[in-house]
Amino acid sequence: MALEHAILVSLLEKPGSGYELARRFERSIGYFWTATHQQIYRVLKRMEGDGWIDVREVPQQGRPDKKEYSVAAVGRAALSGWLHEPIEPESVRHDLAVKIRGAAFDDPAALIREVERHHQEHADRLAHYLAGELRDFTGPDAPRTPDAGRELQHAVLRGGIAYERMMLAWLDDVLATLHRLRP
Amino acid sequence: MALEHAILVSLLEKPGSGYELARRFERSIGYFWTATHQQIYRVLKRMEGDGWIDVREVPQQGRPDKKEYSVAAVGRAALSGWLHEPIEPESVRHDLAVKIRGAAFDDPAALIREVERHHQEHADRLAHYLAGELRDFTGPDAPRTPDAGRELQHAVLRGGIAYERMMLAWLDDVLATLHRLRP
DNA sequence: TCTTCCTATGCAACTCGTTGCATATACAAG
DNA sequence: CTTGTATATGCAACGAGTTGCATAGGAAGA
Repeated sequence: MALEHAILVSLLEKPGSGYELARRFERSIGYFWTATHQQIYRVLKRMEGDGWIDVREVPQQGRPDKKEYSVAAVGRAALSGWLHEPIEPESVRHDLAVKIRGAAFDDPAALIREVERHHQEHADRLAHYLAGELRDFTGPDAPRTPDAGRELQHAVLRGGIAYERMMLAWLDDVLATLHRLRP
Repeated sequence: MALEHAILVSLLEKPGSGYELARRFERSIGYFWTATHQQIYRVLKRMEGDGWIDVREVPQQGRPDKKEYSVAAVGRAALSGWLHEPIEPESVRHDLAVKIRGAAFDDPAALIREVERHHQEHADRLAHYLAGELRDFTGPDAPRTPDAGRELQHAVLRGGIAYERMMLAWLDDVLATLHRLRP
């Protein structure tokens, strides 16, 4: 399982509270790893117990206090160990593909609206990624200093962009196929 | 959850035993939905209990008897209901992306071998998909009769092919980035 | 004959992920 | 002054997925 490792990477990039982590998982990290706040809090507890991360109570004004987590030496070592372990390429789970093959035993035309919905969702994600790329990497306000961390973040983001573009092209293909199958 | 629906689709395409389903999940269906035989047997039990599928004991020669499952009317209705429900676009989980961003806090060069391994794996999958496409859809021995089911299966397979091609291009991009970051 | 592999089915324990709910502070809008 | 929204943390129950193990018949080869 890699949630704990995703949290370690995120905390190394910038220390933060469980709440802040949950928001990062809705944004940048969520591009390739999803997690809810309940999951994050639970894992943070365990990681703290294992000495992977340190906590610091931070009083705040105008909002509740927070617990700011940062990576301890043990956690850094654990991440390093995991980074050097080989991992298997991810297993895929595409509900939509199941539906498309299932449509052969139902009304294929009824699936068109659903596929169009997914198309819209992926178009939105692509726009969001491209805006982030412009803001953080390729735009005029993006930092110009060479930085391995930023380079790697950009490479991951390019992966997200490539994925969304591929999905949009494929969904167009699926839509054309569904229209062709209409009476 | 869609495992039960994936099983229904597979059984509609062709009835079979739990063992046969497990093998299909290693092959064609596994392109977009993975499941182990333990999981499949467990779900088949529940589906049988719910009246979604029928069982037939089939004695075999030279090998143990098997239970052949086929979709019952209730199961067909359940699938139809699910097909008409909207589903959310899948949530992604890319261990490799976590590793790439984590490499900023470790040795980026150490990741090159791992990325190359993944590249090889995806190249193998692509070759496998392309061979299947040639055999079942575009080759000279493929059936020529128009069939909605086959059309949709082909569309899903084209999605797998597009995915693997996208991954290969992105992994090339990542490799170039990692080489650029070397001392 | 012994081992290994393939077919075929299944249990039990455990971990992980999801869903629903609960609590508390603070600010802004009505 | 109540309602809604955002911050901030958390529990409990359930459902899904993974891992390890167990059983059993038959075929193929050393």
